Formats: sequence, C-alpha cells, structure tokens
Amino acid sequence: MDAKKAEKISKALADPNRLTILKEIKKSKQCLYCVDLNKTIDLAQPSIAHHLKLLLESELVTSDKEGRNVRYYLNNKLMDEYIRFIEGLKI
Amino acid sequence: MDAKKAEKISKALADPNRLTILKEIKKSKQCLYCVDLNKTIDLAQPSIAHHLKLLLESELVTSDKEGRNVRYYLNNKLMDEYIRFIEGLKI
DNA sequence: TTTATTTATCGAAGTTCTTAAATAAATCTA
DNA sequence: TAGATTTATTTAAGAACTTCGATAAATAAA
Repeated sequence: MDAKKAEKISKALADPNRLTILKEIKKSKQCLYCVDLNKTIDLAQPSIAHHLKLLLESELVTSDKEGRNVRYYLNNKLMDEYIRFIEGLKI
Repeated sequence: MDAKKAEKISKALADPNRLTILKEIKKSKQCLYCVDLNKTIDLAQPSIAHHLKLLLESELVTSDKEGRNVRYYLNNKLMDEYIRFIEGLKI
C-alpha cells in the first residue's frame, strides 16, 4: 500500500461517527443495512449516507444492493494491508 | 485503546506531510532533528512545527531537547496499540 | 397506479485543518 | 555581549470537512 492510499484510509478512520459505523457493521456479523444505522447513530440520514460514501471510497467497506436496501461489509483484506503499512512505519 | 484515541491517531496519520515526517524519522534511525526536516519537506518552518506538534499530541512521536535542537522518536508501542485497535475492527 | 420506504445528491452554513508571514523565545557561537 | 541558529507561537487566509434541509431516484407494498 502506498502512502496516498494509507492517507485516504486514515482520513476515513479519523471521525467518530465513521468508527461507530465500522463497529456497527462488525456487530451485525458480516453485513448491515444502511437503514439500521439511522437508528443507532444520532445523525441525519444524508450525513450517514455521506459517511458511508467516504468509507466506500476508502474501500474499507464494500456494499451490494438488495432491493432498495444496501448491505455493507468490512474489507478485512484492506485493513490487513493498512496494518502492514503502519507496521512499516515502525523502526 | 479507545475510539477517541484511535480517532486522534488516525487524524495524525491523515496527512501526506505527516506521513513523510514519520518516514523520515524512521529513516534517520531512532531520532531526527527538526532542522533536517526543513531540508526534506517542502513546507515553511512554522508548518513543519505545526505538524510535529500534532504528531506529538497524538503521541505517535516523542521528543527531547538537545541544546537548541529537538530530537524526535517514533512511539512504536503506541503504533502497536493502534494496530490492535484496527485488528479489533475486523470480523 | 398510488403511496411508502430506502438511499443518494445538492446546496448552504458552520467548523476544522493546512499553510505561511511575522515574530518571539531559547540557546549556541564568536 | 552581540549575532546566528533552531524551534515555537500568533494571526490570518484559503481549503477541506461535517452536518442538515430539501429533494430526487429507485424500489417495494398496498
């Protein structure tokens, strides 16, 4: 992973609501519907949609459509790559 | 590590110049003088001082004074804690 | 087909971040 | 002590980010 990608991922992780979203996806076991986040997170729907978009753009999260719902998944592989990048910063 | 701390570290990592600074500290083997960064990074001195302050506040970097110079060190232990936090996000 | 539900987009307001010029503070050197 | 060097602080401008209301788009349900 290059520094630019790591920067983008770091940015995606640099917000309390996005960290909460990631934890909620984890809690939901593999996937999560966007609509469930509206109940958990105290933000307006467009704000949640915005955060999900950033997470998708960072590729920390993937998604697929199921009717009018969207399912979200964690990208464990990318998280591992990010971890390796951080490891690479260490002496 | 709690989410608030992880957020702060993520913020510190979410900038290309700060990632470069971390890499330079690593390259310098254990420590680095602030003045050396002025040669490496194309930023004005106050900007570099600002980035170093953020890195210190995140605790990713520590420092000590040596005369009028300041030496910077990577906090490998905190990086490990951060890595464990990211691991904890995975399913 | 009409209505309801779910998600995405646009636009604007407020906040935070990045950067640099000016300058101060600390310490070294001559 | 006087001047040079290194780092920190203040202030301000511009860029980027977060948030939400309004609204659009897509699909499901009645």
